[in-house]
Amino acid sequence: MIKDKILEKLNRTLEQCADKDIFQVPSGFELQLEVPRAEEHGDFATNLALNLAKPNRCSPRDIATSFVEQLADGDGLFLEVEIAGPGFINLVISPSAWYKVLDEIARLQQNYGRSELGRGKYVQVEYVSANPTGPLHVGHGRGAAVGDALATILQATGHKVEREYYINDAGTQIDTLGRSVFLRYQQLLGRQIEFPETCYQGDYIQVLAKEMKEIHGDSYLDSSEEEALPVFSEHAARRILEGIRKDLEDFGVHYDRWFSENSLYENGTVDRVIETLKASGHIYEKDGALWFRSTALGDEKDRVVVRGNGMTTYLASDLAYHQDKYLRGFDLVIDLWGADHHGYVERMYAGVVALGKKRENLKLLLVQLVNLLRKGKQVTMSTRAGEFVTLEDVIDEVGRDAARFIFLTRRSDSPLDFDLELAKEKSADNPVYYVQYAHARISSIIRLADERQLNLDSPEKVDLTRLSLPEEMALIKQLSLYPEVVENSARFLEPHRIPYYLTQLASAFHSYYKHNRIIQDDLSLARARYYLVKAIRIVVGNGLGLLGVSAPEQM
RNA sequence: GCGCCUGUAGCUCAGGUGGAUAGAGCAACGGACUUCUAAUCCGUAGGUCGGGGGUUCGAAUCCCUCCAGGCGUGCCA
Repeated sequence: MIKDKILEKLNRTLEQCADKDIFQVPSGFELQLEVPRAEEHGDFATNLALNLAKPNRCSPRDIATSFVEQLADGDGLFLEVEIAGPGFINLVISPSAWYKVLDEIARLQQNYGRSELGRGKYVQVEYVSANPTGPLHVGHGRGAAVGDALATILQATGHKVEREYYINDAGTQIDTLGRSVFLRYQQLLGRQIEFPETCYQGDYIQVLAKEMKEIHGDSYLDSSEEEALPVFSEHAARRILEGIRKDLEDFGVHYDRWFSENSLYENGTVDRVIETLKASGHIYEKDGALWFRSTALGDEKDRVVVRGNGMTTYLASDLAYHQDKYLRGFDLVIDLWGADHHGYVERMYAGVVALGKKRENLKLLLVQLVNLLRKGKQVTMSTRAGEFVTLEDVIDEVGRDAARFIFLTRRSDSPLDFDLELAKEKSADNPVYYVQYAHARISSIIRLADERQLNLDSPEKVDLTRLSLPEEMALIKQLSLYPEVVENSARFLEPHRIPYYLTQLASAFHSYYKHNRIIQDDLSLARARYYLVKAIRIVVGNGLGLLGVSAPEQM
């Protein structure tokens, strides 16, 4: 990478300056190198002189001048070195160095953009984890897209990643589910029963009740809840979970492991973790309940883990669950939660610390709400009344690629407007097609070149100096940025940087394409442009791959 | 009340953890296909980065404060 090369040179020069006592470099000083916004400020700029001025008590420009004098550029990487403004050192990189970016892309292909950033790090990403009490809705879709992309990005940067879905198959919501189906079942068999508001209202409950009727006839009609509930709950949860798995499959989201909350109770993990925390003084008894002393670890109040009636709370199994995660050896555990859980965040961090891990070993990401729109108008959704647009509906209507891409265009902690009509539109308004179209167009060029047997694809004959237009240099520079975008996306756990980058790259390509012909009589020029355009296709394809969006060859 | 998040162009949002003159897309207006896909391109316009103070060579970015909005604040899940 060009940036690494520059950094190496600059750092060496810095050491030299310090050795020769030209100026002082404080220990731990970190050199900053950035791509300036304004073109006239060069390809790269460093503010090192500005930062070193104070400790040396002299002007930034003096530092910059002596630094530049020491800067040796044996292999001609720099075309120009300039001191500007208050003391920035601006660097212009020679075209020959830029051309090597294209060679690198051609050599690495699908591996261009992959890195070793996370080598040796074992990361778990847990996402969606919706309760098996109803079908997935749009909000879950966002969590699925973000979690899946994040996991892929982490893999691409060398992390070892496991994807997991936590099934909340214990607790009162499962009883409620069973009761809901049981009541509908009884109604179906002619009983006049009032259906309480606290039960699940959706049509899918009716469907499940019908299934129970088909399987068991009326044999549970006169059963007590005690007798019926386990059977009804088990069937309902299993069927709903099957649906969830199928929806996620259809969305292109796969898991390495489906983890049952219930198993934590069955194998005694929950009890064990409570005992452990009691022994370490993190859990105490008060008013007949067991409390987790989370205030000692930054939470605003202590939290109950076992209620006075002996029932455990959600937190109890979550503590057990996270202990289990760390026992499996993860260095970093990432949980994606719906934004409505945000009051829960601090106690979870506290829990992880109480379990003997560091706060940094856990990263809780909140995925904000999805505002579903149709032609700019809000689509009403009410969970209570059981009216919501399911993920399945959305995928059926707008397609997998559009849905995934749109879910990933915003940072996940800000609310997202999702317009169904816009998502279907095949125009520039719709960033998915805009990016995919760039890939398809290049593919089309490649097809045409093949058909005409122009033999443009012969790297050994390529004369890259033919790429001399400003747009061409700009495209190459943009391509060179891609690995860094992926790295930052992984470092900050922000997948939205990828779609943003891809949209910009696609934009630059479309403009270039419109104004310049790739295939043409000047074969030497054609070969060079073909080489460039192929590199663009690789990067677009790789980027879309990270998002789980297809890269079509034709549209 | 307390806690967390958000506030950038008419709308939806970027802004690479402090850099130089603030960035896209949409909407608006005006243009461009007999040549590799018009699902495209080109141009015009649009701003007190919520207000105020501070930190420093330098702030949309960090700190304080105020204003506005959202969410949370169960022995619920």
